[in-house]
Amino acid sequence: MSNLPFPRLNPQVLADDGDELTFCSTCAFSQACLSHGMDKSALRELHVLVEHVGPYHAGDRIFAEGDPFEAIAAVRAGTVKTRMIDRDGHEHVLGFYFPGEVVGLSAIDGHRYPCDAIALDTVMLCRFSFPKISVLATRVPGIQAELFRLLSRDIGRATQLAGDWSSDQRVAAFLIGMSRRLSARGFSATRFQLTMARTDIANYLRLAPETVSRVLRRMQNVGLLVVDRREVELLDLVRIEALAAPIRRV
Amino acid sequence: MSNLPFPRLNPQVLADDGDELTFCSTCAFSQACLSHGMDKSALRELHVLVEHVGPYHAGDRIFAEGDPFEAIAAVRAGTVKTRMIDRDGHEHVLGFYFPGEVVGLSAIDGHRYPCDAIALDTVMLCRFSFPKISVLATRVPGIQAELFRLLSRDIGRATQLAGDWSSDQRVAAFLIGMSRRLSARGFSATRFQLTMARTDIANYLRLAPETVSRVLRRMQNVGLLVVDRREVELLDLVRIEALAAPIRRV
DNA sequence: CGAACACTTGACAGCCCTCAACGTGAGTGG
DNA sequence: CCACTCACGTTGAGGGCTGTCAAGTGTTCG
Repeated sequence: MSNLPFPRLNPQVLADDGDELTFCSTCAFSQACLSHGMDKSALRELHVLVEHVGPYHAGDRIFAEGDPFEAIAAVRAGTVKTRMIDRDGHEHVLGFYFPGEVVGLSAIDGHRYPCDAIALDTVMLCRFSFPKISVLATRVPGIQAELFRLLSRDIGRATQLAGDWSSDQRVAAFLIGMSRRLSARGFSATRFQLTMARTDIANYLRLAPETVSRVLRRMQNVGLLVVDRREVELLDLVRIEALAAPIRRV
Repeated sequence: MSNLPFPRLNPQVLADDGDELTFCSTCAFSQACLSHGMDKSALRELHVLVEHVGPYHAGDRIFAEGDPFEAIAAVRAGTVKTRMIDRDGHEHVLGFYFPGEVVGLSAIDGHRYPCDAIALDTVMLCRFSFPKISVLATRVPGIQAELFRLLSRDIGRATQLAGDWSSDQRVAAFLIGMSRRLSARGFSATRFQLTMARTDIANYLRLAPETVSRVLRRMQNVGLLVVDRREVELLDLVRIEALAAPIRRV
């Protein structure tokens, strides 16, 4: 069931594990709700809107390129990658999404998903019908503002990736990005698991898998980090950030 | 006056050249207004919101990186480029904006413009205060939907650029993109002016200016197009589209 | 235990960048 | 009207980075 197309999925609704007022603390919208002092009725409306779906397992397709766009989803657990397959059969990874981040926003224009979304491990989602959350956004300015912000941020991310950077810079920026996003959610900033394959990283950074291997090896040799299979420890965050700096702060 | 930072600009308000009900036909929002059967009072509100600013002249800076974000702007005439200067002094061109297109959306997240906006020729703008249009969007669903759509489209554009494509593919996709965007506004699809310098095209496509020159020359030699300085005529749209296809339709 | 897969390492080649020189058209001032 | 300047664009030669191809290693799973 869990590899049916996401929009048509007859959702496997999970037991509700958040009460109406605290809502999911990992949700991308929680900050908007709390910081804007959203009133209880608005919060309740948002809470009614959400469907908890999952679990998806590694390799499951959450939605497919070409599916009609109906919903966006906040990741509650696990990692999601979005990717396109071009007509030459090459995979282009567009992004990785960690808990608290929202996937599917690029489908608004065109009314169809422009890419596949694939679970990299066990994934739980909060699904929001886009027509419904749009209507809610007209009544709750905090929701609208958060949607605008999330969309705008994705433009910035895609733009960073588009620059012509060296392989060292790309890998460094990728590691710093993961470090910051994970630490923002309470995980360690210096030691974490790469939940994606080398090939996924390579297709995301527009490098060959061999190049990713070589760069990581080189960084380990000069003492920047230690990498063992999919486990990474960043030893010299300052120098890695310096490498990534032209990308992350252009 | 016209090279003052855009958000702080004391706008040189132009004579209003559209009546309230037809509004600017070149405006990015006109389609949203008309197709959604926006009522007259809503249209009047949008019309009151807009400030016609300009003209800016070639090289003028419309807004600067780091300026506080206050407004988005629809291009009414001319061409705008957005760009960043990295710490090594290299320019990264993020996008070109033609009449009817909206610039400034990527500044929503962060509340500051992440890039400069530069006029490439004589530019006229419709400026919309973002806080005000956000409020209006809560009352007029068509406006909200149009903003969502524009934001989402920019993600798609940035994503296309991020792929690892050959120089031929990049230049072909650039030409096809210009052709489609200009023809959608009523201009010729096969013969148009490149309003930007070779260096701008190169910095946009992440190529060296010399490479852009060589690719255009090669395309002319095989009969795909004719290029003379900044004037281009596309002779074989089908084959150019075939080159660009992996990018434009991944 | 064997097979499939992910990852690593090495050799080589190709694409594109860099550096350099030259050509050309627009604007300026005499 | 002409010479000059300068930015822009083109063309050529050479080199570096990264992709491609190939083989080898280690791990997981049936």
